[in-house]
Amino acid sequence: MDRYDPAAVETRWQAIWEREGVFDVPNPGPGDPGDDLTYVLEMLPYPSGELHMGHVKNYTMGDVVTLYRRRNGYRVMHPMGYDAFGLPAENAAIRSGRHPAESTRENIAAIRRQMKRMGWSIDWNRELSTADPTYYRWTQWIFLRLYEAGLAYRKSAAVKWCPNDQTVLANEQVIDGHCERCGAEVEARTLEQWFFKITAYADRLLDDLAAVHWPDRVVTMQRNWIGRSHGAEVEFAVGDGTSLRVFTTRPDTLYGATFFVLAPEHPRAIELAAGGEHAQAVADYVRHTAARSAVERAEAREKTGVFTGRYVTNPVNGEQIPVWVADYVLAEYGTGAIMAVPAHDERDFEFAQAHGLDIRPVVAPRGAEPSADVAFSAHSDDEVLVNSGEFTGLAAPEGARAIIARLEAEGRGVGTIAYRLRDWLLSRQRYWGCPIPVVHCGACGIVAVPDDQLPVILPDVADYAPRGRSPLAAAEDWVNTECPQCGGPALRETDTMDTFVDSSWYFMRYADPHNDKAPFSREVVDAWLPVDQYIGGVEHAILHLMYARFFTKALYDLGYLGFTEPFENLFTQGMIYYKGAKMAKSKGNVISPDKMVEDYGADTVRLYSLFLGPPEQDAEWFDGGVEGSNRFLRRLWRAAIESIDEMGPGIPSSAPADGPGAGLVRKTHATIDTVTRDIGARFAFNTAESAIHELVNTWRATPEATPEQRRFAVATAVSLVQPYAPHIASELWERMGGQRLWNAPWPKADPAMLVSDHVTYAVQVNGKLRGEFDIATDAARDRILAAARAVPNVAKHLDGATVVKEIVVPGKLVSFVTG
RNA sequence: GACCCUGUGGCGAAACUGGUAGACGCACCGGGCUUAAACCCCGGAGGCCUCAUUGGGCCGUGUGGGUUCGAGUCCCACCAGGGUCACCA
Repeated sequence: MDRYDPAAVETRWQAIWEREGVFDVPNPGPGDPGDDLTYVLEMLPYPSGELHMGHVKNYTMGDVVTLYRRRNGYRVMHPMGYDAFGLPAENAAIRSGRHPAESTRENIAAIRRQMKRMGWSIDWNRELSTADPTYYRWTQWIFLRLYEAGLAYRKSAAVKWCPNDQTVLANEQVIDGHCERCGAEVEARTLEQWFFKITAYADRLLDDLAAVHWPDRVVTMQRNWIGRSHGAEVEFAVGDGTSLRVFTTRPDTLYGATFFVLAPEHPRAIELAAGGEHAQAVADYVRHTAARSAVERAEAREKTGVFTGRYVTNPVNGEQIPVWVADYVLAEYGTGAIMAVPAHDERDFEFAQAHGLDIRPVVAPRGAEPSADVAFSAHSDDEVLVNSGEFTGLAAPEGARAIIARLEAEGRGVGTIAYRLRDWLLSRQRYWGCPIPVVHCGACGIVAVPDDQLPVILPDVADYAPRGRSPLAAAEDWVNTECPQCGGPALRETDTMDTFVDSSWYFMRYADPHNDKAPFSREVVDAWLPVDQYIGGVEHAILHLMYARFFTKALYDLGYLGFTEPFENLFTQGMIYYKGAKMAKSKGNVISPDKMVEDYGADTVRLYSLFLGPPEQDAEWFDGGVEGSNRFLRRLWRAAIESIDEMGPGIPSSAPADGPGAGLVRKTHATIDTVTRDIGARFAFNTAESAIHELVNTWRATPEATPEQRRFAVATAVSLVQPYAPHIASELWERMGGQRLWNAPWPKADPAMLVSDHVTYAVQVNGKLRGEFDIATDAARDRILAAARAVPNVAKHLDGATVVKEIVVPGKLVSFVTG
């Protein structure tokens, strides 16, 4: 008997898989109904370094699902690529002093080598890199289609600016108002920027969440991010013929509006106060707030603000209320102005108290006195309007509807919906990204680069460090071009696209990765997509997943796709912690999979990465634990070799359940059942693995079983472990006389073997466990009760007492309650 | 501040719809194999108490209540750790 040598086994099978093209899954040809197609996808890695254990867990999970589905008769697309543009790669390059193109190329090579060494069943024919011109050509092409459709536009906007790094930052690079890299406080700057009009899809992005099978918390995060609020826009007359509009979700409280507040950035804030005695105070306040960061503003203990000296008219009661400017009102939400109802809004209440403004309750619990001592914000059918003119007495929701109706009738307001979602700022003044394919022509303005001139190649520049403007601006030969429309001199756009643009459609490109006429053919993409199972980190719960959904819907509307949601099922896996911290390069606590693979083999590392705990939960990596998975594989190896010595080749699909080995045979069927449900339905990879351990333990404890029974058990264990540990499983399967385990059908449990003719009942007396007994599975209730009473310790506890209740849970327990 | 997740042996965890808490694994202890060690094999184990023994009793899933014959699981309140959003009118 030879020893288990993971390196030899894994090298051998990886060569066979590659030679036989085992992982290649071609697209369906004409006339192929494609009923058996399924698409399993893990989020693609940033090639900013090598793979870490988080990747190992993520991709192993996807591989288990892939291999499992293949053996259940599906053709599974399981591709891989690299999210190669963007800040992670660029920052890595800057750190190492290498050109991003060069360091990215090397990182990709290293990652590819690691992935192959892990034995993941990836269809390498579909491999892509988002930084490759053959890919980003189509990113640019899609950008132009969105531009033509009015879904990409340019406007002046406030962006996050790091004064130290001299660059704009992506929102996700701003942590608590500070630059993620250097820690400097982020400033707001106004720059001409490119946006995608994702807000046009707010309703669909929200409503279609009902149709996907995603974790609740991800759905909730997306809902909150979109932030749809129903309410009304209400007009308040200024008195000079103009008016100011507010958005409110509480039109029922309109009679309680005792003042009015403009955000400092509101276009009319300064103008309204101008000429009056408060003009200087307002101007000072506006200037002061502009200098404060959003964080400072939000963290201020007391709400600040100044009176403008002006009044507006409440449209329902004609009352004149003072107009204030205060920074607790956000310019970017709603209309940048609010009607303040201190009696029913916490923030307005605080402001009113700080500045001595009136607090007038107009909603109260039915039958209760209204109170002006707290902000009372409930507004269900249990609350009624008070002090509200003709609306007094109406339930709050009804009152809101009635007030909107009157405002609409009088043309002073309209029922409306507000969103928290903002348009997606996609331009970056950074080097390592996909160039935005437009030129700026003095005569024609912004002109799209024609499709036949794509891709606009990212020029090779020597100095790609951020300087406050795009490093591309320095590539003068590249920047100076001619206008495709008039032929005159023009300048190329020097901003690049946010990395999230690249990753918003990569899952479509996999279906048709070599197409050089289009990003993909609709026929092929419709055959494979939507992705049946998407797997990745919960950190992408909002941005990537929202953007990808937006792209899918936009491309659907433009006729390029036949589906509206990209990811049917989503699984978000937890992070891996090590020594109490997130395993991350920046924390210096990364465990290299390479070292683990070298010491134990890929199969062990795969197995252990999923044994760590429930896959959706964060898990602590424990060095010693990997020994256990390795030990298990060595035991499995020995068991198979021993079984081969016992009976030679042969792979039975069941064995007679008789003699001393009957329990082993039943256990084997039960294990098939458990593992099938745990992998197939529950994603409980850790417990499936435990079940296989149990089977092998039972095998070891049952030497008296027949060789055939023992072979059935061992062969089944090998077969079931294949999605986790495909190399050793393929090897042992072959040695036992099987062929090509990855093509072998997934084992089926015999339902008859899952029920035994005897069961063990537990007996409780007054809720306490007092004994147990064995009885025939089909025993009648009175026989079960009699047997339960006959258990000596049960009899002792029932002695002298009156049983007032008898409960029988079939197959489980008997419970007696005494009087 | 709001919302979400998590809390079970020394450790990672299991218990799927309320039904024998601690499967599986790590570490540990005892024994075997070995000149020795590694590997491997067999056995043990939540805590406390009790019986000569088979055995039996009490306590035990963050804390306090509740519902139930029965609660790790359901309900209420709270505590701790982590995450997300954070003045969204």
